[in-house]
Amino acid sequence: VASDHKLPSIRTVASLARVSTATVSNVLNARRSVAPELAARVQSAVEELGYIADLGASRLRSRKSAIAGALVPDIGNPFFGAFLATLESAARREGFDLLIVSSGGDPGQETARLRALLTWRPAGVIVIPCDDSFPAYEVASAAGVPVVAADRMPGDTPVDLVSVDNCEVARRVTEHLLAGGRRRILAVASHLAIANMRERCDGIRDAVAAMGGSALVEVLEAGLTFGEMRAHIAARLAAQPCPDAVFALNNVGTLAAVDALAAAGLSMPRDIALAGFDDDIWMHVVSPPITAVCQPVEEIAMAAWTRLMARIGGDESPPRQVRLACTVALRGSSGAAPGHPAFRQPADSLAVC
Amino acid sequence: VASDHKLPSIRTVASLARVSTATVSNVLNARRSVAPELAARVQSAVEELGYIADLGASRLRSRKSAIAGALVPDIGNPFFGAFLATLESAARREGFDLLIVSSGGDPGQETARLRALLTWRPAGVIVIPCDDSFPAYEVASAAGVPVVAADRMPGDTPVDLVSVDNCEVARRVTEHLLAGGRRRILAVASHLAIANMRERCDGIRDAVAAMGGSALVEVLEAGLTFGEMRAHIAARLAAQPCPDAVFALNNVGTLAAVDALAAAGLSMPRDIALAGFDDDIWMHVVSPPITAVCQPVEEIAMAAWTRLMARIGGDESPPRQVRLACTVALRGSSGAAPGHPAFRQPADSLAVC
DNA sequence: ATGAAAGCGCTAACAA
DNA sequence: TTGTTAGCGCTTTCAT
Repeated sequence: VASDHKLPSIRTVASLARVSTATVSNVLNARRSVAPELAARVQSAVEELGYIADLGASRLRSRKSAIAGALVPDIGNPFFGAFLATLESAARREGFDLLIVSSGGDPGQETARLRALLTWRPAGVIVIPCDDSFPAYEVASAAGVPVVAADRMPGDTPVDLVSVDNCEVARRVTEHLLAGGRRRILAVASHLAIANMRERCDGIRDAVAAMGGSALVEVLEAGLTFGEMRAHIAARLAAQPCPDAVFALNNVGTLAAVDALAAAGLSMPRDIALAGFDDDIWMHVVSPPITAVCQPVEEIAMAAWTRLMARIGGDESPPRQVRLACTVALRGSSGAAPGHPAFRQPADSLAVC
Repeated sequence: VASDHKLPSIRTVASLARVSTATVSNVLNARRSVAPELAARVQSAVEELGYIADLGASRLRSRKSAIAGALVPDIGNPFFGAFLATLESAARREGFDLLIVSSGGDPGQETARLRALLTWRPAGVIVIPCDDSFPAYEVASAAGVPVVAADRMPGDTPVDLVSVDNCEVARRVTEHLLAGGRRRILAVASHLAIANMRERCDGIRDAVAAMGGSALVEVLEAGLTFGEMRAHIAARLAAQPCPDAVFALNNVGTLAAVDALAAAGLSMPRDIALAGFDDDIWMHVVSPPITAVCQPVEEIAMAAWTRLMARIGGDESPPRQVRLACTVALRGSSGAAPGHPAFRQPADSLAVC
């Protein structure tokens, strides 16, 4: 854990440049004006020594942190990966580095990992909560660190939030399924403790209710991993009556559904329709291509970052909850079955919003 | 950037527990033995105040860092995402947090982002280099920070490295393609400046050479993004003579190839065979399922972490370069064309290694 | 076993 | 404009 190597400090630079440490600091941070000649001497000393400032020490003294924290359920999930990638480039543009930790979807870990984040005294944190309990919020606000939540509405916690219009978009997709003649819809959620899952289910039920009755919705809590979800879906497909449409409410569920449908020998869209959340490239290279909800993940990340920067900058206004709009890529997997009046030849990737 | 909130410091804890700051430190770090009564007082003061130690300050004084850096080309790429997820959990198990930055595949950024990492004084860094130039190595070793490279052999830099047997596995896959009667192989690389791409091409050529001549290999440098790669592949497929096998050498290329083949109206494995690097779940839910090389990404990450921990612990032995074995999931996309003597009904996901 | 005091690298206040 | 000094929160001597 120790390195005996001794890096040059600001004092090394100062003495080589024959100025005070304060002057070095002022040159490097462009804070007070410094005579060009001294500045040049400092710069060349920095080059010569390969000096790299210690931002930990800087933060300690100045009480200004150039690090932000990000807490997500799983770094390896492509949805969160895309979120983090956008967040990182946004952070870099403003001179922040990003300390990333993952909770594994476990609220206990959420607290533990947030505490670990806070030991580095980030200027703020962006959190995708595990579920409504959102224990990270208490910890961070007790520490006076600004928090912005993303993707999931954490219960009724009064926190800044950026998420999407889950209910609305799920309703639109469901209307599309109903228009194609589907009447027994299986909604595949991860866990209903996650707010966006509940909102998506609500949208499905809204569409069915608005239609006036003959359709049924069944919600399956299928778990967090691919294996769990596939097993739950497969078990349900083996039971009677078989649904005539599957709507998977997250990216893992969509993949699991495709796999389970194929394993059950059900063909889309003839035997069953499929729609899923979180568009990904593979969904339009398969045959039939998969109808999917496109969440604007880059925009979510950008909006969360912008909000966090405002809070870090001292914004004390009431928490704001933003909902961004999703689009839907209608593709072959969710078309009407042949023989249904709404049937038509599949047109690839006709985006609707 | 500033927070006016004042967190409890070790002094706050000390005075509430009526002990010295040294005792608090000793209790929290279990360093020297402390009377049980004092320890209890410290613990309850910590609880009461919600004290969270400042590891930046701790590192400053103790010169021991509990943070490690990770530098990858792209956080959003699922391959690197899986790598980082494993790395993070390995790090956490040893009490380290992970500062993650991405270079975007640009060597200039590689240097810049590594410098940013070093401002936090990590105990060590794990780097997936952009290409052979590996500028990060110079910077980090000049700073005396241990570096472990992963995934890509950076030229002849004498650095610890964990990667896979690229040449060997590419050779095996190619032999399989040749056995299926394929004779015009298109190898789709990102850039040949990346060592693992060259090694994979070498393996392909080895197999072709060993076979004795009638087969051809053509290497396409298709770029880093999905869009670029798809466009390059599509352009090549439109030209004559059309390859009868495509071997995509990374995950993005595989996706791009599937898309380009479909767009060109080529059917697998009848018109053309496809094999790709980096197995992913979608590859076996599509039809036909895609033959893929499975890199042991978790093992790569674990091995890299283990090596870094050894270096951080003071291991001064010569750099070690480890090659892990890949497996191949043989699936329908790469079977022999109907009519060829090697043709047989597709069996799904028959793993060979 | 415990406490007092020094100092890690840096910046902010104050002096010149 | 520049330098001097103090001190951020912590750990580590060194004293007791």
